[in-house]
Amino acid sequence: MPAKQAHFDKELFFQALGDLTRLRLLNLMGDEELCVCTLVEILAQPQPKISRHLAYLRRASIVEGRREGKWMHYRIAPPADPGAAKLLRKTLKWIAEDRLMQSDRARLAKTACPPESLVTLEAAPARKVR
Amino acid sequence: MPAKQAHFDKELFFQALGDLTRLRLLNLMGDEELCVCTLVEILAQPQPKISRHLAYLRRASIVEGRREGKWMHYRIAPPADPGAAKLLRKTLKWIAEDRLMQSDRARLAKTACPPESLVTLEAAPARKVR
DNA sequence: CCAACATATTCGTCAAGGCGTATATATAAA
DNA sequence: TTTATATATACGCCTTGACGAATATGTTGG
Repeated sequence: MPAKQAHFDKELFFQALGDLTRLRLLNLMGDEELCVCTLVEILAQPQPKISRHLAYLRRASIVEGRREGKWMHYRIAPPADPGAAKLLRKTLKWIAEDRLMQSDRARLAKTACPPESLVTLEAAPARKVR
Repeated sequence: MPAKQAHFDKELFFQALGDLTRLRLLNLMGDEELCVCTLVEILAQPQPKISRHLAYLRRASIVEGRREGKWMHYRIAPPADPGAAKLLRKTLKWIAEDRLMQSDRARLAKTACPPESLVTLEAAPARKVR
């Protein structure tokens, strides 16, 4: 029989989703890797607060970070457990219907990426085009 | 335009799922309405603890109770929000893969329902046959 | 090395919530 | 009405976690 697979902590998983700020962060990171400074700007919340929630999501293995110079980029990390991965995808689709989530995304689309990417290229962290 | 639909509290929803005891209760109630005394017996945990978790799930509108004489029967209440209802179904399917959840179900199948339903009919609350 | 910037962590405070224990409430039976 | 049974709630204790504020860490450029 296959090796006993590592137990996936479902409590931790759902607890991680049980906070509005974290849901907003996940919603923003749904499509693309994002820099902390971008998340701080879009959500208009104190940087330590954002970093703390990102740390929480990291502990729950829902996001992963990547350092690029001074900047940290975070992206969603599909859980090893297939059921959890599927549920996370469904969750992201679900919350994307929310008014607040949509306005967050709209603000993200307007900020930094399309128009000013050239202007602020040396000063701001790059964002991949979709 | 349609009336602004009542805001579904996603934080509360996920927080309700962020506890192992509550997940076990939902797993057991997945198919059938169950009596509190059955849940207490299957999970082998103090009755006040079970009642408190059921109250939490009730506050989160995930279960609903029905009194029948001395006994309270609880069942899963599909959330009004369609996305939440779908996600809850997926969650139940997911957790059903878990070892612990399966053994809970196995114990439920062996207890009360099939063999002793006649013997304990006057003393124990009835359970619908699937 | 030092200054500036981006991010992470720590600290103190507070509220939410989990637990065991005890008790209250509700219903039925005697 | 008293008693027993089923369930719910209250209480005290403790842990987790959310927050703002301050500070620490890491990286780059001068």
